Amino acid sequence: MPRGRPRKFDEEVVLNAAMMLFWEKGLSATSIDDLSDVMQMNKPSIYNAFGGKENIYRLTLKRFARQLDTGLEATFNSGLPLPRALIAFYNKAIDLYCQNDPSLGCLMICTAPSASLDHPEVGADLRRLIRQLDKVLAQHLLTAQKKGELSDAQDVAQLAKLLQAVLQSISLRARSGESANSLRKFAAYSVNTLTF
Amino acid sequence: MPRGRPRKFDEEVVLNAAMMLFWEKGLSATSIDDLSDVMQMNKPSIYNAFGGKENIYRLTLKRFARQLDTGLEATFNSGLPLPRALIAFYNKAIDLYCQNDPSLGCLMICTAPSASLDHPEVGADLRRLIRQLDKVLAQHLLTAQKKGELSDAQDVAQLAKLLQAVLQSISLRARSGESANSLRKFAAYSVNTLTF
DNA sequence: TATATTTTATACTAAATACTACAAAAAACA
DNA sequence: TGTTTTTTGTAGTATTTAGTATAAAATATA
Repeated sequence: MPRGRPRKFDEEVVLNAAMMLFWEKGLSATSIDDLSDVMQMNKPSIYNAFGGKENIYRLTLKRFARQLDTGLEATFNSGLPLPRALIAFYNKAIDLYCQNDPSLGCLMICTAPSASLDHPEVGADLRRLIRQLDKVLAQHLLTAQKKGELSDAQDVAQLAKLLQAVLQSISLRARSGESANSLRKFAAYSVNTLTF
Repeated sequence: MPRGRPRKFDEEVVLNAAMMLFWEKGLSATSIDDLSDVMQMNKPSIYNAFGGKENIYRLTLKRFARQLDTGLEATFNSGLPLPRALIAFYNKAIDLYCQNDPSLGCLMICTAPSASLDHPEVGADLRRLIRQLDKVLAQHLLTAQKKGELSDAQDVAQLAKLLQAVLQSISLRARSGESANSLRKFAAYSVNTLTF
């Protein structure tokens, strides 16, 4: 047990509540008072535990990205052939993007860009996460090539970007109200068109 | 000449100034006072001429979309074969997305999603503009099919979505700091991969 | 010239916002 | 038991923000 008065809050719970709020309203439109409400913490406690709202936002970004990344690794380690794995990954993303009503899309893609210039650290997070997904996807495509599941003529780095473009578009379309069903069709079409 | 005191401002000029501000900071982080500064209008004049800031934002969205749409029509009416026309369109978009320093990407794709739930009318604009681009692209693809420039086996509606996904991703990547050169390569790769 | 109309400009209000000072509470430790 | 440490909770402050009341300015028209 640490020394002082014990914390009343569960970090998992309150950061999740903060994430939901940022996910819906973005960084700028969310106030510390809003956060104080949904996190059930008074403001000094929030500042003491997590710093200002930009920092809380970045923590939720990290959590969100980890969630997606975990899903990606799981599907690619499942032993499915490349097209199946990709479709499974997109469908998992679609479930996440459309789990709320109305659909919120991807926290990062739908809310970080508008904050990225006022908050350079957020911009750096955005850049970093996009690059990381490019890299991970390219790595998996390379593995698929070695297994003979993908033509050796394919430029894996560019194809990875195209696959991420599909994911980003699914996110934007989910946020704009397109149905999960329509998005699943688009994902399946894209995978069929792009993997050969 | 109308009846009352003449307006001091040029609608083109002030809406352009407002657009630049929204483009950089998004809807929520831009205040009426910020707008008053860059538009060189006092607040009562702004409210009188354009209404509140959501309305000004929507006006600038419309202007931005028209700009892109004009570029799209121009390239597709140029008589270029489909792949060339697409590359020309993407390059025009990249020039627009990267014309500022730092690059701002697309006003709609980078700033509207985060505002779309707090401002349902903005959400409706976003949905409408995405659907419209889907439609226009599909229409041009259909024309290309009739000219024998695109395989009849292609699903033009889905391919149009994929082409828009590339455009959206270019916008997001521009905003996140990716270079215009890198984006042009990605655009060319995507067109070569998708049109056959 | 006098009146009607519209825009401009100043100044204001009420609310929201980010952030903090301060003291009480709740634990460990000497 | 008393001291130290950390968090909590209340109550603030100074600033920003959206929106408006009011009057003066600048035009057309009667």
